[in-house]
Amino acid sequence: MSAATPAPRMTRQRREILEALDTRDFRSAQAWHERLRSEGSTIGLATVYRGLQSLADQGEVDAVVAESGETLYRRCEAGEEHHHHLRCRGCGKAVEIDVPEFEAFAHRIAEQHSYGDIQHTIELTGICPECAAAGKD
Amino acid sequence: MSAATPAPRMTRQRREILEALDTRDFRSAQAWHERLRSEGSTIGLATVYRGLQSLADQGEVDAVVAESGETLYRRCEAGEEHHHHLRCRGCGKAVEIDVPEFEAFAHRIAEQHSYGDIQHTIELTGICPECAAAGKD
DNA sequence: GGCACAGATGAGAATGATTGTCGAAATCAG
DNA sequence: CTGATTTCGACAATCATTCTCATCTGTGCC
Repeated sequence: MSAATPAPRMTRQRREILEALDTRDFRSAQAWHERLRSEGSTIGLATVYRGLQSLADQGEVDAVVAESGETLYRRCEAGEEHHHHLRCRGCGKAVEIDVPEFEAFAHRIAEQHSYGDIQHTIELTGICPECAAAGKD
Repeated sequence: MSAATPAPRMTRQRREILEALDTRDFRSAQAWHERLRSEGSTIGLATVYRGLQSLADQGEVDAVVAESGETLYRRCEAGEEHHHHLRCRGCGKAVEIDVPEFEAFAHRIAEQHSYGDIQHTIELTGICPECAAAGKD
């Protein structure tokens, strides 16, 4: 019974959002909205929010919640490898890291506790060589 | 030359917050406030927010941002073995998990990049059996 | 192509969490 | 105890996000 997802209409606005999502950055809905506006679109903020959410539901974009509480969106490269960052607490510089073992580990733990729909976040921070040299600790 | 952190005063309110934080649950500032009020305290909401934040800064409590954007707090057991949680996105129930391999992994990565004073956070979330049964997904 | 209608849009109001303000009350040093 | 500061509590303000509602527009149908 019941339709899975009513498939949203392809409107001008929805197309614009998809086009704007070409950079690989995580940005807030407001930031994407600003970008669209600065490129001449007349799209409304609420529409950007609605669009990003429905795209996230469809798995077209990834959404993460920042520490500030804002939700950041980024186009989801299908088949892209999941990775994390090692960020410097002094200067903010981030290095990408892979944690391949962890992906499997997360699912194993989840199964042990019968939890479903697992998601994980790994935050690795430290002091980079430059900041350490500058005494920033 | 300047004190590092002005060490907050131990007021009745601050003590009440610490006392309320006896359960190991992750709860929102508002939820802790409600609990304090229901136990007879006259503490204000802003005070609870300020108290929890300063406790988080001191490392006395852990703070995580839920998907809704709310910040959840839980007392951090001092001297407790470092561990992480598998938290339910439906009801907030958390299960402690060990990720022994990860501790070593974090240090290995840090060394590769010459980063020092490493800290890490692992957030594992899913839907617990009860919530899954209740259709909360 | 033209028509009807459900779904989408945009402007602005509403919501909800969190933070700022400020006079009053409480803490800590002396 | 007394005074200098910090913290409190009530409430206003802020910020991201969601809702409302009148209007517009894909889409299926003729």
